[in-house]
Amino acid sequence: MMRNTQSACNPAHDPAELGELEREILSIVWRMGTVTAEQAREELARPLKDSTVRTVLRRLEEKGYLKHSVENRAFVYRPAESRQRVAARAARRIVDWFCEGSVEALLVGMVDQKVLSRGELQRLAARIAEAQKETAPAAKEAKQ
Amino acid sequence: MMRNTQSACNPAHDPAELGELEREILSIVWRMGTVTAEQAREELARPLKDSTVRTVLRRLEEKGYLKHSVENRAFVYRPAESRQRVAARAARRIVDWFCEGSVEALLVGMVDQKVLSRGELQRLAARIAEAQKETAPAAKEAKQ
DNA sequence: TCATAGTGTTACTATCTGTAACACATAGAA
DNA sequence: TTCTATGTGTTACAGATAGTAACACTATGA
Repeated sequence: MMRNTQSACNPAHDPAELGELEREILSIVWRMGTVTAEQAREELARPLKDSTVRTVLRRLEEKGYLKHSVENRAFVYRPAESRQRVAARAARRIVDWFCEGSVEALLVGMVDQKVLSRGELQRLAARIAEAQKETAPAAKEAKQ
Repeated sequence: MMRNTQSACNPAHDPAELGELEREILSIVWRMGTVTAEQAREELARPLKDSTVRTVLRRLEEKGYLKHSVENRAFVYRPAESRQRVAARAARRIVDWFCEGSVEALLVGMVDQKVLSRGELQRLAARIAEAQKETAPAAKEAKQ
């Protein structure tokens, strides 16, 4: 009954479809930059079996969040995408699903729900706009 | 194995945990304001059995997204929460999960990923800040 | 040559979601 | 009053995830 439209082959993987442990481990990878299964296991609060952690890492890679290289026999995982990229995609989905595509509606809702204050929003917007001049003076697209 | 920390009794239900059909139907309720199972069924693109729609409506109510009243024998469902409220909570979760709690990181990501442009963000921020003067101090001009 | 550390494979279970059948109740028609 | 339509309550089942892990296999360094 296909829970998500983006089936296995679809590269537009969906961060909301991550389980708690998966998110936890993904966060660890983002935080550490690179990790082996063993290192990730040590970072976890709960004591989990090595194979459990490896399974989750593998699944995260299958889902496109991680990639790995082999460093003297051991798998070293690292993010395939930045957390911000993933977050932005998740936000986009929310906008589409719950805000009829209006980003403004989301921002308004966030202000109303005090996820951020009006002033804060303005300051951030100003700062982000400012960043443009630094990264892309005359240009338009800076990074990917 | 508890997929979400917020188990059944927790009122902080999680919008990401909705299935596609559930989201679809929830959207219908938000759009229509109030619906009976039959009306919702008619709104759907796919032809689904009455009992299917009723099941989903009931589940949405169990999850806290809807509530219902009985209007001459028939259940009339309506939103228990505004879409913006739900969207804001979903956004908050994203910030917590993928942005280490930094709303700024989310906004930056959204700009980078072109979910919205820098200029747009600034305009929206300005407009939202503006709205404050209307609602809080002495209300004045109107503009939806 | 072994033990150790790591990988590959397979599996089981609970839960969620889509989907629906079937039984029961009741208001209004006949 | 009895029948019928409409709506509800209950139950169920199957596919997909996600959490959790055991076990078998391999290669490397002591």
